[in-house]
Amino acid sequence: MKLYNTLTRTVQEFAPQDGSTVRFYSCGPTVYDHAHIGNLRAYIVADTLHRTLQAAGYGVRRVMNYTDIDDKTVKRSQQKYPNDEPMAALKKLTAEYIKIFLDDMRHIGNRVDNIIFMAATDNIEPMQKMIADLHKKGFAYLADDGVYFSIDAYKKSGKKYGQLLTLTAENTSEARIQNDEYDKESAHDFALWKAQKPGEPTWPFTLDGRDLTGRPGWHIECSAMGRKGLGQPFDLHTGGVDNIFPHHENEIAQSTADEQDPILAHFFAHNEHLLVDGKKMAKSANNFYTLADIVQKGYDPLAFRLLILQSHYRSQAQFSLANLEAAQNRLQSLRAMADLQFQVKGVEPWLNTDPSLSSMQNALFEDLNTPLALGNLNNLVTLAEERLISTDELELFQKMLQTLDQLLGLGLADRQDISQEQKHLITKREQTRTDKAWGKADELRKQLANQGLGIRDTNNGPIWYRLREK
RNA sequence: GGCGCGUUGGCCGAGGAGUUAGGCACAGCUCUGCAAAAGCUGCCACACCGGUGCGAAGCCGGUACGCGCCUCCA
Repeated sequence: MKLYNTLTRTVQEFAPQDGSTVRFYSCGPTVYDHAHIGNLRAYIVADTLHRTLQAAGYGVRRVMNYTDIDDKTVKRSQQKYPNDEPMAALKKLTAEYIKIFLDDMRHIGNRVDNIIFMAATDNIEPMQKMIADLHKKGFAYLADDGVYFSIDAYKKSGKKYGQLLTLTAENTSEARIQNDEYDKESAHDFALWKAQKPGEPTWPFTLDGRDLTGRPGWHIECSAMGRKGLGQPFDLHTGGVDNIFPHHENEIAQSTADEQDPILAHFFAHNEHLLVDGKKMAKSANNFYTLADIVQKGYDPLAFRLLILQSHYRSQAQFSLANLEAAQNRLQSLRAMADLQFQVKGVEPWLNTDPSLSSMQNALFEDLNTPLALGNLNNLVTLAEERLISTDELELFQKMLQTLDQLLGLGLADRQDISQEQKHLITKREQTRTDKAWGKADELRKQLANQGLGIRDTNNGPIWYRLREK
């Protein structure tokens, strides 16, 4: 398949190094609060990429991290559980939000059973080992408040700092960056390890005979977990565009300082932001929605998934309730198609000649073109609604729904049939129509509507569909 | 200030030198006792100014506006 690579700024043919299994690291959540739906976009993109790689015939080994120790988790745990020991408070807080995160993931159709989750706090030791190694080789130095990575030393070793973006004198000018609060040698050096501060959870750490009890810096977490979970270099690293700098750039530097080839991952893929009123959704800007917010407004989490899939992952996407409404309506129509599996009424088979599925796959293989894939899917929807499904092709249809779900995760294969009672009402209505007892027929239609079912009368008999709740 | 991306119809959103994207909304029509979230039809757009092409919305250059990164951030 083809995929845009931030390292080369071009769309390239992607294949795993060993030809069979993709080693894939996708940046995960900082578990200090509910994720907002902008965050969720990144996870939907990673999940869809995972599905597409599988459809391309590859095995996928994907690691996702939980950042469960950093400034925000520490701060929030202190606020929320002031009477607990710092470590206990941290664990309590992060366990809570990991659970919420996993629930969100499932609700928006992301698979979690195929991800290897790694928590930073479970991997302190490999981080410390990396830091010690970097220090030993002269890429890290000790300061009063912790251990820092020396970008200068990295550059002097002949490696490039700035693989993912163009760094110039102007945008790296030290005058532009206020770092008075840190004891580092150079403005762009970053913390590998932060020495203990009062009230913070800590892990013992000794380096060069000095007691450095404290906690890891953010960037080293991903470097250590990627190396441990996947080996290095691995195939693919993903995240939001805001991770390009400094996070991923710093990961590359740390992870490759003592390597022959400065390659952390062969591909970096980054998704663009979800915008609200034309601006990036962000906690700090207070312009965000959570999944709970939109569910509370009556929208289906899978409508949100569809909204995300309707735009290309490298384009900024516009979020609004009006757009979510449109996605919800489109989802209803896809579901109406899926529900045809319970209403075998077609006369002429047509499904085996429909090219929608393969054109969809091809769209996904072209740099994950989900909007085009959905466009191609529409052909299938129109044909199905028009010609219905016949007995001979029911099995094929169901198999196709499963394939669709494997690709897009919209839950079209998991639909439930209506009850026997409801089927009976529909049959009864047909009888009254035959008898031309229109008043009674309309009454039955109303009764079905109260149960959430609409009926359209076709030449092949009545077709039910689920009405939108609300 | 530097680096990068974008500007497509009422809204969302692909494509990308000559041929319908698709969806949502809206309007008309069709089958129909009624109805339909069913079908058909209409709405046929690509910021602006130059340039290169037989031909440009698509390529090149510039202008305007917008967004992002340079600080934690998906």
